[in-house]
Amino acid sequence: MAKYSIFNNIEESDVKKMLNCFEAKKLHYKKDTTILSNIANTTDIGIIESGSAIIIRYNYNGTRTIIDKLTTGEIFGSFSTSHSEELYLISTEETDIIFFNYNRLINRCKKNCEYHNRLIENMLHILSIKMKTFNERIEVLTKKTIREKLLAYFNILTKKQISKSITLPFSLTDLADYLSIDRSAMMREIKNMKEEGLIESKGKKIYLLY
Amino acid sequence: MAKYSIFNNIEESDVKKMLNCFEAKKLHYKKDTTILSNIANTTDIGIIESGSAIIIRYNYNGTRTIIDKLTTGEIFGSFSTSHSEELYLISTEETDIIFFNYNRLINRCKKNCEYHNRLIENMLHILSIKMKTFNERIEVLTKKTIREKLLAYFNILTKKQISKSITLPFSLTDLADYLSIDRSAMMREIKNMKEEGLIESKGKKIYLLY
DNA sequence: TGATATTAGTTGCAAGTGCAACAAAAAAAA
DNA sequence: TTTTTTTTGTTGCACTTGCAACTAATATCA
Repeated sequence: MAKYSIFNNIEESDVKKMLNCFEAKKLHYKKDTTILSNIANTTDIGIIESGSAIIIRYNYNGTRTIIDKLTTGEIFGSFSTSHSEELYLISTEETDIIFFNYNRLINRCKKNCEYHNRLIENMLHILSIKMKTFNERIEVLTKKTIREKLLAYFNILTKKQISKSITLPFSLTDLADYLSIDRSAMMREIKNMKEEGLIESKGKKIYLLY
Repeated sequence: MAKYSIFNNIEESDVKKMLNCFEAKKLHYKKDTTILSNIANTTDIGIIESGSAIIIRYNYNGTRTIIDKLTTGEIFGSFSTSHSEELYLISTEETDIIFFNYNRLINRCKKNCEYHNRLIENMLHILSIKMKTFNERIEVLTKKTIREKLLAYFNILTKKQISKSITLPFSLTDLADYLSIDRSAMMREIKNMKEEGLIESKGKKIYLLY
């Protein structure tokens, strides 16, 4: 899904020229590093070249919410956040990120490189994929009960992993933060679903029986 | 916010040529008309030229959820939905919509019109604004209590309407469907907030006192 | 205009969820 | 390896929320 690169259909030699033209910087981060502490304030666009990261909000009661999980090929920028809250971008493993300037990207450089068009089209494509994942997120979050949230989320995963046997991309602790529900209540509900024969599970491995 | 048009910086005469080139159709809908019954299946891009519409999901228990509210200048398409659920687009007043073909838009027509670039840039801009509103939506939905959801939503509105006195763009019934909470529970919470002196309200008019 | 439909506002009660506080298992670090 | 940290799994209890079933107040339509 995120296999579509922003440099799709652009020659490697041109990619290097462009990175120069956009004043792109490639940076490396260790696991659990705060990459950005206020995403809304960045004027850069970032692309995860390898690794993964999460966008999180710290709630005043000490809990946190995982707003988004980004993996290889995915994009982030000021559009990844609303105006009203401070969100953090944190690596979840060893991660390489390419940053480049948003305005340069949008307003075209003076040279008006022919590959620039292609880049913008690629970005459009990546953004529309991102929109779809946002819609999936909203679909899950708008479910009212914990069980419905879990089933909706498992459903999306089965479609992506094309199997009734799925592996969560999160720890269960993180899953609760992602679904914005209490972890212990979620564990209780998973237990109920197992007892009712809806699913089988062991840690991050879930098997859907319906 | 949605004042930015997809035809920004394009001459009106060119707009007409483009609409032709994209096989664009302009359609008019009366209030409460189902414009699309499965948004995921459309290959068109739609722009609300005037009026407004909502994207909704019917839940199996007879309730419905308002997934998104679209007003003048806003865009929708297959990216407005996830793969897994059937969503409906319904006008909420007299509405004009311009539809055009997504592939034509992305892959460029053979003529390679110079205004085509401008159009794609405009679309990128509109999409990134849309992403922001999606993030706001997620911000609200990830709040755990009804009160927190209401306050987060009111907060976003005060920023948009630049005032502590806000008017909801929804009926209270629709607001509950948008926040994905029970209407009567929401009314109860609004009442509590009034009694605690947090807000004043009468119907869709809300004054924030904090 | 009066009749009809929709929205707003209220309440009791049952069910679901969050919170706190654990123990056990697994993973990571020393 | 052993030690330390993190994650998983469990439960009682209080509180929040959803549901159902109303009435009152507005809108809408004939």
